[in-house]
Amino acid sequence: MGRQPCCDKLGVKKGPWTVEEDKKLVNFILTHGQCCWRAVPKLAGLRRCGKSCRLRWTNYLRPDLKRGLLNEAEEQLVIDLHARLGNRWSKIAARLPGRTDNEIKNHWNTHIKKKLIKMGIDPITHEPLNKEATPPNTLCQSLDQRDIEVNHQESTKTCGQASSIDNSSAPTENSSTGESQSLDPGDIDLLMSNIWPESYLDDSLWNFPATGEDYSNIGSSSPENYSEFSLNYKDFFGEDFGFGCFSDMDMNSQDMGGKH
DNA sequence: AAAACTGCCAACCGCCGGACC
DNA sequence: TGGTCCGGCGGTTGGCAGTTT
Repeated sequence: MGRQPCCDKLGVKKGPWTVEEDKKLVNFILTHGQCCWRAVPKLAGLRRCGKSCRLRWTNYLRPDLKRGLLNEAEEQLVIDLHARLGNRWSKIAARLPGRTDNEIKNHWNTHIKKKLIKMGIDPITHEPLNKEATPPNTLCQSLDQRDIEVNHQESTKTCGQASSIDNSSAPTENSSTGESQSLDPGDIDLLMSNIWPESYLDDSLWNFPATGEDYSNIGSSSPENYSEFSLNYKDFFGEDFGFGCFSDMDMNSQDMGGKH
């Protein structure tokens, strides 16, 4: 009988997100938390499929995202993790706080891969290119037998170092082109600086458990952060936000935790 | 100046696995 | 136990921006 499509194809919008759609989605997530993505578009008044909403949130709108290119340390960590985990981007991303699997995957395909090839290293096997290609299972076997947990700890440590080194990963010119189609570059900068305030770039905030990828509590677990985040949104979108949620949120931010 | 090319990244697609009934 | 739903994952693509010719 086949599965139902993830969304009703009729009337479902595709392509780049507009600022208005972002507003609606952010407003909804901030108000209700992350729950039942399938229902989100309908409840948030979006003509998008739930999957699209989830991706937009996790890959772009989440307040805890680091922006900008991966720095050297992060890149090295990605290479190291890729050698051990292969193309398990989500697992790799879990070791790089503030980075998404999509971002890492893109960076791998556009930068690291080429860099490794240039260095004479096979990006798949991580063996020298002039050597006989090593089959993937052999690679796994050839990895030293150190406990994977030890590796994780090392990786996490490295990651922490990366974060402390990385001051260049603050919001930069980096931005998608799609979502900002109706914005001037200056507006984009303003948006970024408001959505990702400095406090979110504070390295100390990136020390959450490496395996804990649950961002559903963003803001709600920390009323202060939540308030700050919402206030910054409010600053940017102004009174014209259209949902009047922020005033309530500011007043009731401490209640947000139980709304999931 | 304009066409062609290249790089980059946001977003989509299809599949998979876990949860639930 | 099997069917269905849903979230998540990895691969791929479309299109914009920048660079080269």
